[in-house]
Amino acid sequence: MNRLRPFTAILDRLQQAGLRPTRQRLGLARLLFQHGDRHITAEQLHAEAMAANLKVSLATVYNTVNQFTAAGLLREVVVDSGRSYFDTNMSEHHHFFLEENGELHDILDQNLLIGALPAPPPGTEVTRVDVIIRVRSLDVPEQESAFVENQCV
Amino acid sequence: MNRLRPFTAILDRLQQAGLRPTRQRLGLARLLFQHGDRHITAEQLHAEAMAANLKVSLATVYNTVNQFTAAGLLREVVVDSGRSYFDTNMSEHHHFFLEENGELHDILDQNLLIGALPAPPPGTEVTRVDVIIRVRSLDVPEQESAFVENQCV
DNA sequence: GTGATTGCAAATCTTTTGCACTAAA
DNA sequence: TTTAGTGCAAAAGATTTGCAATCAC
Repeated sequence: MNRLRPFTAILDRLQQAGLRPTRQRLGLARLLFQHGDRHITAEQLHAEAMAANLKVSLATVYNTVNQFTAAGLLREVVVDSGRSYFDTNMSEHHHFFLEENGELHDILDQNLLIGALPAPPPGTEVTRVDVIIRVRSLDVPEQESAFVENQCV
Repeated sequence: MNRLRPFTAILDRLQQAGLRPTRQRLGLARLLFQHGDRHITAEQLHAEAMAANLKVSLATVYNTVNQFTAAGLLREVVVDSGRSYFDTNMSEHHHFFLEENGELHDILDQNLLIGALPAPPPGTEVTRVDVIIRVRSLDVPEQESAFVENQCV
């Protein structure tokens, strides 16, 4: 029910969140939610909007992703200081971060098992657990020309 | 062996890394490593340096923490977009992030169990696994709900 | 019409960089 | 002396904000 959310559902959720379904918000929502799970920065979303002939300013893109995040439509993922990613997948999951190109990929729940969480400090409650697995390409030899073969899952 | 690293060891490690042990670097290293594990931003470190009468510019603090990180003396922890924390604890460990005040706290290894890691995407290798447990104050000033039990994800 | 939203530019904030000066080797 | 390191100010990015114009209701 989370995939390919119908357009009307987006409209409803905007209205539910008290956000007027303006041309800009609807257009950005379409870009974000129409094609499945995405990990995107505000800059990237703005570029897509321009390419799609959606007239929207960068400031409005920033405001919009922040509003969507506050409304529970998006989730901010922090992996890189100085850049924010927004994730359209609101289910509980974790990420691979490809250091070379800055890509984020979802980790399927079944593949990451956290056995036990420590108790949070007294007087606090857990709001979220983020696991980031940082990876880099094997084909970039650092020092020695260690001949590395590709591996498969 | 990692705690309270003697001053001479820092000097040695700077020299090993090809970093001249200047007044600024030695002073910053003293602030960072003399009092055990720390999680600090460049701004905070600069403020401490000023308070300790160590004359050093903010630019030099930034350069220094970056050089220390490259040299393996510090580790950068990304929890907050737009701010970098530097951790003096180089052993493998994870963090609580207190959302209200921006504090980072180490999680003892024994308290966080990761059962299984997924295989990294083909052609990549894992460089690091970061687990951030975000917590917030139980804003209800009631003294109920003393300790939360361990949970699974 | 009225209040929310947008766009633009300017402002902020963190971090990096260029360059003349200083200090370590 | 020679080269690395420092400080300052300016630059660079990412993001936010003030305010007049515009749009949704």
